[in-house]
Amino acid sequence: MRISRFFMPVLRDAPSEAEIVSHRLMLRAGMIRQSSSGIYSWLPMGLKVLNNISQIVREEQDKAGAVELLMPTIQSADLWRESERYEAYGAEMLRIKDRHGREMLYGPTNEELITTLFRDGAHSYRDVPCTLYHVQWKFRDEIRPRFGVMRGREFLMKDAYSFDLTKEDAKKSFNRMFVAYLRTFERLGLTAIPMQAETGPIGGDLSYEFIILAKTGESEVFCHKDLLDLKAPENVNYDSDLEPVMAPWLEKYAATEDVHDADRFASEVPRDKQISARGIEVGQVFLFGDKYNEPMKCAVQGPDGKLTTLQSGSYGIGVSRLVGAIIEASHDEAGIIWPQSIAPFKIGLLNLKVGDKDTDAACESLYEQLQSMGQTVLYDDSKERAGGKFKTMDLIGLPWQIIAGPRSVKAGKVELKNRASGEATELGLDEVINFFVTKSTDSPSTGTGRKSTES
RNA sequence: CGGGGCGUGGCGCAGCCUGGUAGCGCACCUGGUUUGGGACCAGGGGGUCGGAGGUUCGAAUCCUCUCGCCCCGACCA
Repeated sequence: MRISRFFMPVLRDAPSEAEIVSHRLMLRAGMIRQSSSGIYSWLPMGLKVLNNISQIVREEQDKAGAVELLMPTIQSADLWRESERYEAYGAEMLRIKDRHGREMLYGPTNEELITTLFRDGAHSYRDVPCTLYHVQWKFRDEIRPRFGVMRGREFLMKDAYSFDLTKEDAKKSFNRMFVAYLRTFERLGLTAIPMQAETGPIGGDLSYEFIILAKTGESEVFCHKDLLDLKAPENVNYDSDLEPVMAPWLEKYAATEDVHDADRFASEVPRDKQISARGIEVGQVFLFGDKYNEPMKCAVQGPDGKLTTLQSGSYGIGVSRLVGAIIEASHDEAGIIWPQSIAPFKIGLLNLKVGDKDTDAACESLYEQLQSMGQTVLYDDSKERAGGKFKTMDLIGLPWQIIAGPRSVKAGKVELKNRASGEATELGLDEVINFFVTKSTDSPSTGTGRKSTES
């Protein structure tokens, strides 16, 4: 993409409405614009990140055996009366009427809908286990939206729902999602720790929140330091027993403030390993049994011919919130530092002197070649001065910068800079191409180890 | 909803107290000089001062009502 044809309104000063760093940076980098309180337009730069995150989430859901569908944003009030949540949900639910005066609502979640769909579509024990998910916009009319996209009213969320015949099987489905989450967050470049959490109004017996640590986190969390160093499992066989895979995370103390047990924390975790910090919740897994299946009569016929109410769980990932959360966890004074896996573009190509024949030619050639190799490149072909281009590129945080000015190009070289480490080297034009040939396009690493991948 | 604050060009702000017909920085356009970490000079475009009503010869400024937004709290992915 050429900057001259892109839409990326960057701001030198952050609008006064923004308080926390991720919100300020998203506004400044031209990723979002507020439409009204807690509701945002996603500009091209922001949308690319949002889509990249969704893509990784989908891939890991699919690997874990979940099946994607898409449910509507607008739901009927009657559906919610059936589960008796219409009155219970309160003012957070945005209620609307259609032209016939029928009561509708903008879905804050989808348990009712999915339960109806599955109930009507599944009749035999042979239809389970089944885990369905979708990635869809939701609306919760928060009393006070804040922190930009981290606590908006309208938000994009992946939610999955599992259906099983027995509690034991439901636990297995739960485990699959748990492991899929470990992998998903790792691929997003995050250290997310599963922590015991309150089951809340959705109810149920087993619940973990996946938390990333950040000063701007909304809640107080407590955990064992070693949990920060665990690596997500690779090549998972989702048909196997996953309890051993999960064990490293479950055997060490980790809890949110709601369920925190100070005595246990003190006795189970050595003093120098005790972490108490602020955390941002980026995902949650729940096992709630027959809470919705019972009232909504979601049951199948078992092998014994008897009608059996199904056992369920639900599993959410806050996709739009993750954009803000990742920035909170990955930025510096100059701007955003995108993990490679979700960067809107992998490479920023800076032409320091547009109009200089040699520099233009070198940039055009690099741009064409890199793109034909499948690399995503944002080519700054604008007439802006060098200093401004550097500042903008650092702000938007693309993992790699290729800097081409008349001086270096005359010597047949350009500069390759790593945004995360700041490390920069002069390379020949073909050397730069080679570097990206050997580099996987969707590596989840933040890419500081350039030397090792270079050879 | 309780408490606090703010709405003036795209962004950041001044002007308001003490009414006199709107200003600064950045961004934008034109020309010139510059050109590797947010240059300089000159010229220019853009604002019904959130909205409605009122007071007044005259309102960004005073009064009333209203809408929006932000921060703290209760609530939440």
